[in-house]
Formats: sequence, structure tokens, C-alpha cells
Amino acid sequence: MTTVDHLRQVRLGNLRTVLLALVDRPGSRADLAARTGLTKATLSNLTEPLLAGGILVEEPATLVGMGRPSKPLRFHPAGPVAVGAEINVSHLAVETLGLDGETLERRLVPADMRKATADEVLDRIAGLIREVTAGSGRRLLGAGLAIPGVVHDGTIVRAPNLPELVGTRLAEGLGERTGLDVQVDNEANLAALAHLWPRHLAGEDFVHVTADVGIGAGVVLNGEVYRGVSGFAGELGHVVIERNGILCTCGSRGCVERYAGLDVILREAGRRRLDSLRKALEAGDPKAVDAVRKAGEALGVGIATLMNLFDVPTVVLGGSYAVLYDHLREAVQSEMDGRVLAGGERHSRLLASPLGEFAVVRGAAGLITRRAVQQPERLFA
Amino acid sequence: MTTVDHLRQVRLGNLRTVLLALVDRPGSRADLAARTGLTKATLSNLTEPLLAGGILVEEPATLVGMGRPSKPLRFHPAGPVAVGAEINVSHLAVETLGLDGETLERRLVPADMRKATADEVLDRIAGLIREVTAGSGRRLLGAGLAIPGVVHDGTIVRAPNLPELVGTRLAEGLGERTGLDVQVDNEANLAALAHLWPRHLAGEDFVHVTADVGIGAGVVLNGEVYRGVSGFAGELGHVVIERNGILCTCGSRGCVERYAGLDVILREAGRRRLDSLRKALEAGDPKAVDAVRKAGEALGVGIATLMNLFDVPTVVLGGSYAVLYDHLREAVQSEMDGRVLAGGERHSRLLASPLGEFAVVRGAAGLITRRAVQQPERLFA
DNA sequence: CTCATTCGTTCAATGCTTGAACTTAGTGCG
DNA sequence: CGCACTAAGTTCAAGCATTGAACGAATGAG
Repeated sequence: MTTVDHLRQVRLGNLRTVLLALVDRPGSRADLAARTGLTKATLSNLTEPLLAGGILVEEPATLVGMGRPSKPLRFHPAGPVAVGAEINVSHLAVETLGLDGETLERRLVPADMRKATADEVLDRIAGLIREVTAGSGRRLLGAGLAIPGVVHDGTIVRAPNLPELVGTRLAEGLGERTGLDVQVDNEANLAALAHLWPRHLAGEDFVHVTADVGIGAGVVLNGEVYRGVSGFAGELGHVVIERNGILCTCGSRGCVERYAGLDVILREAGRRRLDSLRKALEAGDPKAVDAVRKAGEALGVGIATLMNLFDVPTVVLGGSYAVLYDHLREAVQSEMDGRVLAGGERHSRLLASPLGEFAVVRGAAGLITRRAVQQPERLFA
Repeated sequence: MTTVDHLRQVRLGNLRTVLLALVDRPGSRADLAARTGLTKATLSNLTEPLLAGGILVEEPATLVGMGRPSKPLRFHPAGPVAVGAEINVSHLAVETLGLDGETLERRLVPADMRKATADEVLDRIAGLIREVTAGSGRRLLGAGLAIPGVVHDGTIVRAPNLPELVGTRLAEGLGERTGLDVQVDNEANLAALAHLWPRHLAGEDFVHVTADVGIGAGVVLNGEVYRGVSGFAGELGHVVIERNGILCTCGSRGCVERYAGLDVILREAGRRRLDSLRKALEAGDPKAVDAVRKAGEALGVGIATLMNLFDVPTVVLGGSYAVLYDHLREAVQSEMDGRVLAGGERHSRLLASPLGEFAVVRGAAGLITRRAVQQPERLFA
């Protein structure tokens, strides 16, 4: 709105384009100009403050081919980093992530959080963050915080497994403890984001499905995490597959969660923990195999419904489902093939997440690096 | 990419902002400046070519209040118009729509199209378009064409009720016949668009649900129609509500369509046509009332699932469902209240469409006026 | 040593928005 | 009737990011 803000916007937009190209891979000014469609002149101009600000470094010249050698630009190895943190029912985790997408430090500590108060949880998380960031000397861009619940306008509005946290504003609490700019989001959304940023692991339209106590789906449309109007989008656990089926805690009947939730699978398989179930599956225990297959059928019906509504070509199974993938795949795929309209292999792809137990916390950190790239003015603070 | 294309983009963006403000309502330059955040100087500059090009007119001064009277700008009454056309199983329709959102002409002619070839259909549509556009002397911006099927990259890839059209490229055929720039889309998407443009009738996040032979949902997220990767999004008809339920033509079981499709309702009610059903309902025929209530229950379960996935606050019932609204509402709302997570009146609103049988064709025309506003360079052709 | 080649920088030109000053066209009041 | 007041609309110099062309820099090939 001020004098030439419109011109400023053009510049920031171009800066974003350049940074996105650099996240993809390093490159010289000439190379970046070719990749972004900008001119070499503009690139020199745009990168100058980034180099001066310690965001980028110029590498020694590459001595290949004819002509003046190029000096590739990359993110500065001592440049700013983002922190990711995760609060879950049975563990806490933190991770630091550079703008180049490299993980610097990680911690995952088992801890029963079910009855912990917000203050207790935040104190522990803040301690872990201090551990992983101590002494690096690198500027911190902020922290992303993942929680197993629905967040709306910074407040936790639903958290079936961490009832103590409902109604609290965790971002502010963690901000006070760490001095960081904190952003809170749902673990399902962040696990999905980890498959999108900084690397595309499943295209730019997919659904990432995980099971903990509930079943959550993170929906990515057009390269953006879709959160819905109130942050409730992707509640795959409460998709109905049998309208007069088992009563659910949510008040509905026949929700997918009652047939394919991790608690249901474990109970049916007669096991207490995921690890024990996995061993039973490896040993070929028929009760375990059967329990997982049955869950897969229910999950497949829910996923088919989801795909008929969102029309995304790819489903990523993560978390516990990734662990059980080998025994889930067939049943899930079979229901999908039989029920998805745009079906057939051509359209529906089922993948296991390659990210393991750090997916959520990596997504939490990615939320911050991504914001820094999309709003490059934040890099000059 | 040329010299100062970036500057051009800024100008076109501002032009779009101004036109959007004018679609909302007419206003003087000073008023528009206040509403858009631009300066009076810029507004004079931007509107000058629109006035010269016959897109806008300056009204005689309004003589109210102190100071120099303002001369409101509005869309020119002889300015360009868009054409909408609809091909359906049992009728054809066309409509012309001005940039101001006013309907100029309409035709809806009953016609059994089930076995018609693409050429026959296009000839008839082209004839209707000539009828409604003849002699107006106004420039035509293009035509939107609605069909009961899925469109991807301009080709009809699915049309259960008009099998003759599958694989054809109707846009090109109609373009050749009329000389217009034609854009084809699904009727569900266009019915939804009609509730969004040029007037917001249900906010900017909602789902519009209609029943013909199948059940289609047009999904509007963030003020944009969401089409999915292949144009299959919003296939509410094939959301599963009983996983071992009735076999569906799509190969799945327990699809909503098998319980809440119009054909099912009519059969259960012992009627042949919607009109006859409506009269039976008005007379209180218990068989009819019961058939509609049962359909409403099934539909409500499907809608609840949809809302748990998309997290939209509003559902609009259109087409046949709007006609049956009084007898559907209670059952649908009851299932929604019991099953939607973000539920309660605060979050889920159920409405009947106010647009009647012209919703689809109005949306088809709206597709074109909307494009003209969003890409203002098209207005200077 | 010279030429060809490619990288990166310098610089005048372009064209859009802006705020301030100015002109225009009314109302209200003595 | 005239003068002050108010608000609409126009004019204009200033500011700024990108651009293409020209130029300087750094290397390989012959």
C-alpha cells in the first residue's frame, strides 16, 4: 500500500522463485537464471544480499568445460536453521533442519504424556530444543510444533489422547520458554508435509495416512497441505464404512477407526505393542496376519471413499501402517481397485512412507524452512 | 518474460481487483479506490481504457451529499456477454449472462438425448445459442458447456448416462459451429460455481449436492471449484456407506447412489417422475414420505463423511434434492449432527439452492464471465 | 599467445504506481 | 448572490525492479 510496495512484491516473488530453485539443487547464477526464467542481471542483483546476509555461499569455481568457470551458490553451511518438535502420547521428539533440507540433530525420547499438563510438556520440549541447538551458533528461524490433535487459530480444539492440552495455546508457551517464533499444527498434516518439503516424495497431490490411536490423513492438493476451514480436514478415521456398525467414541457408527485403528489391530491380534505384532507377523502367526488383513480391508474402503472425493492419485501409508505395510498392502489395494472410480493402476498408487518415525518432526521443522523460503523477507531479520 | 512483463502483470492484477469490486457492486472511482486499496490516480488510469473500450460506462452524477458529486461506474449495458449451455439426459438449456451478473436470455427445452450422437447434440445446442444471441449486437466472450460427465483435458472421459459422448471433444465441435471460444465442464462443478459467482450464495467454502441419475457434488474450497487431478473430485455418489451393501454399477458395494439416487427414491415411492413425487409428498402420501426420508438418511451419512474429509461448513442441496428439501432436511441434518466431528449447528449448515433448474447453465455462463474478469486482457480482444 | 566460450557485472531504458498539488463541481450559509 | 467548504477526479514528477546489451573476467583449445 505504501509508495512502491507493488514493485517490492515483484522482487520478493522473484526471490522466492530463486530460493525454491536452490532448495531443489545448488547452481550458479547463470544456471539459476536459466532455471527460473529471470535474467543473469536480476540474479546477480537478487543473490547479492543473500550472500551478504550469510544465507548463501559462493563455492569455489567448478573447473569443467569451456568458458569462464561458474561459481555455484548453495545455502550457507552455517546459515539459519529451523527446529521441529513433536508431542505425542508416548514420546517427545525434536529435530533441527537446514534450509538445504539436511537434518542436523535429532532426539526421540519415549515418555508417557497422557496425563502431563501443558507446562510439564512444554518444559521438557524446551529442554530438548536447548540440547539440539546448543553451541551450533546458527541463527534459529523458529520452531514447528506437532501435536496429535486439531489446531485452530493457535488453540488446541481437539486432542482425544492428550485431553490436558485442549484449550491451551502451546505456541505461546513454547515461544516464551525458547524465545522462538513457534507454529503449531496437527501431526497428520506435518507428516504429509514431510513428504512434500523439501523433497517431493509422492508427487504434489497425495494423501498420507497414519494410525496411532486414531487414524489421521494429511491431504496434499496442488503442492499445498489442505487443512480445511477449521483444521478438521482429512479425518479419515471417522469416515463411515458401515452406517449401522460399531459405535464410535465420536458418537457416530461404523467409523473406519473402529475397524482399522492400531488399538483394534493389536487387540484382534492379541498383542500389546506394535513391536510384538511385527515379530508375530514375521513369524507368520495367523491370528496376527488375519487381524492386519481385516484392518486393511476396512482401511481400503475408507481410502477408496477418500479418493473418490479428493481425486488424488497417490496414497502414502506412514507411521504404524508403514511398519505393517507388507501385510496391509494387498487388502488395501484390492478394495481400492474395486471401488475407486478413476481406478486401475494408472490412477491409484499405494506407497509406504520411507521416512520412518521421524516423519512428523521433520515436517514440523519443514513448516519453518518452507515459510522462510516462501516469505524471504524473514531471512533478513 | 519480455522487457517489462512484470509491470504488465501488476497492472493486470490491479485491473482484476477493480473488476471484482465492480462485480460486487458499481461505484465511483473514489469509492473503488477506497474498496481496492489503490489510489484515485491509479483508478482513473485503469478505468480509462475500460470506458474507451465499451466495457464500463460512467453514469450521470449522483447528487447526494456535499462535495463534487461522484459519477459511478458500472458495466456497460451493451457490453460483452457470455453464453452458457447445458446438455443433459432429458433436456438442453442455454443462457446469456452479462458481466454484471444479470441474465439476458434463457431457454430450456425438454429433449431425450440418451441416444443422440455428438453431432446431433451439438447442432441443436448451436441452434439454441443462435436463438438467444441473435440480434443483440453485443460481443460474445465465449461459451461454457455443461455435461453430465467427467471432463479431463477437454475430452469426456466418463458419462454414464450419455455414453455416445464419451471420448468426444465437444468444445471443439461447438466452437466450429458457433465461432466461440468454448470451455466444457462437469455439471456438478458448474452448479456449484453458480452459487459462488457472480454472487456468493453460500460463502466461499461449501459443497453443492445434486441428484439426477447419479449423485454429484461440486466442491468449493477457498472460493475456487476443486476439480481434483483428473476431474473426478466430489464423486459423492460412490462414497461407501455399507461396505457389504448393494452392488453398484461402478463395481463397488454400498455406494450412496444406490440408496439416495433419484431413481431409487422414485422406485421406492412408486412414482415415475419427480413432479408426481412432489405432488404425492404434498398430499402426505406415506410411501413417498418414507422413501424420501430413507434416502435422506443415506445421503446424510455420505455427506457427513464428506464433511469429515473436506471440513467445509456448508452443504447446499440443489437440483432434485432442492425440490425434495422439505422432506429431506430432517433426516440429512440428523445424520450430519450425529456424525460430523466439527458438528453442532455452529459448524454445519444445510441449505436448499435458490437457483432452481437454471443453476447449471448459469454456472456454465459464469465460467466465462469469471474468466474474463480474472484475465482482463481478454476484455480487450 | 590468441581466439572462442561462458560467467558475471554495469548501465541506461522502460513503464507502472504513488502522493501531493491542482482543478472541477457541487452544497450550505449569511 | 457570493463565499467558504467538501469531495471527486486529474496531472505530474519521483521512485523502483527488471531488462537487454555491452563489457570485463576467467578459462580451454589450438
